[in-house]
Amino acid sequence: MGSENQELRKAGLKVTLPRVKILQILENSERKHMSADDVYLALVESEQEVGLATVYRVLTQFEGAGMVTRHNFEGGRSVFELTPEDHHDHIVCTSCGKIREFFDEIIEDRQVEIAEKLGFRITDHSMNLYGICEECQAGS
Amino acid sequence: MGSENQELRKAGLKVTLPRVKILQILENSERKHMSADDVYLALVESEQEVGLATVYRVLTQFEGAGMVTRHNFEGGRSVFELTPEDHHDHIVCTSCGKIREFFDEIIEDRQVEIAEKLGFRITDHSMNLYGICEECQAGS
DNA sequence: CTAGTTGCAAATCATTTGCACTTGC
DNA sequence: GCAAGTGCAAATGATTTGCAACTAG
Repeated sequence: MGSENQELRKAGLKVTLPRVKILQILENSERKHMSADDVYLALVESEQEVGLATVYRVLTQFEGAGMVTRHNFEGGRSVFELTPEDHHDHIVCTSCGKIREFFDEIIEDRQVEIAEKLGFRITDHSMNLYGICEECQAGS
Repeated sequence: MGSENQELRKAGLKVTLPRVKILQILENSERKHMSADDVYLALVESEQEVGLATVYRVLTQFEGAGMVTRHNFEGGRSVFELTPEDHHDHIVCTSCGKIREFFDEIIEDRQVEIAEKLGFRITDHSMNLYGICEECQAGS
């Protein structure tokens, strides 16, 4: 259970209760993609209230440390996920909000080639598909 | 010059001064991608002040009519561009903000295949690369 | 001890909305 | 003339920040 402490130290962050708690939430939640508010609510439910401002600060620090990745999907708010070993992209259901991940070697390769051709040294990319998932197509 | 009026009527929008002005800005600006604030400032410069709220309203109406496309790049604010005939994606320089467009048939095809495989009826997608452009690599 | 961290409330930023006033047709 | 459109200011929602109180090492 102290594994979080190692991770935090490795990231050069002091081990504090809010940080440990937030890391646990991210690791144990069934939802892999959470907004700052989702994390905050999960914290409240688990009896460990932490200020929303701190949630934002900590998530931003985690992002800076590379532990967490921030996504800017359509609709304003950011969602965070533990930085995955294996890179992947997302497909978001615009009806129910479900997020599915995928990885496609061909697309990844093309992205690099394209960036090179245009003279860019690529640092990051986001590729998100938006649509209606099976259940929602059937549902409504 | 009255071509804007045609476009507006075709979109079912009453021809008003603010709408015509905003459409002209979008058509004539050398920057193809503008935030609501960029449009507002251009309006101010051209002596035709229009309320910022109206700029937002009009851009949203244009988007609804399909005349304009909204992009949510990293960093909060939305940028708009006249909906292009030919679909394309974007590569953004995180240093100077320059935006380059590109289109890749292979990627487009893969996106559709992937969405199908996952059971999604795709309605939209965004694929943005972020990096440092040649000039900025040389510059700093 | 003391620099780093947190909580809370106030501040920001982008965007939206309520409402009285104006304008296109 | 009247419904649609607009301006302005106030409301909103997400995120950030100032600052005094707290805590890890």
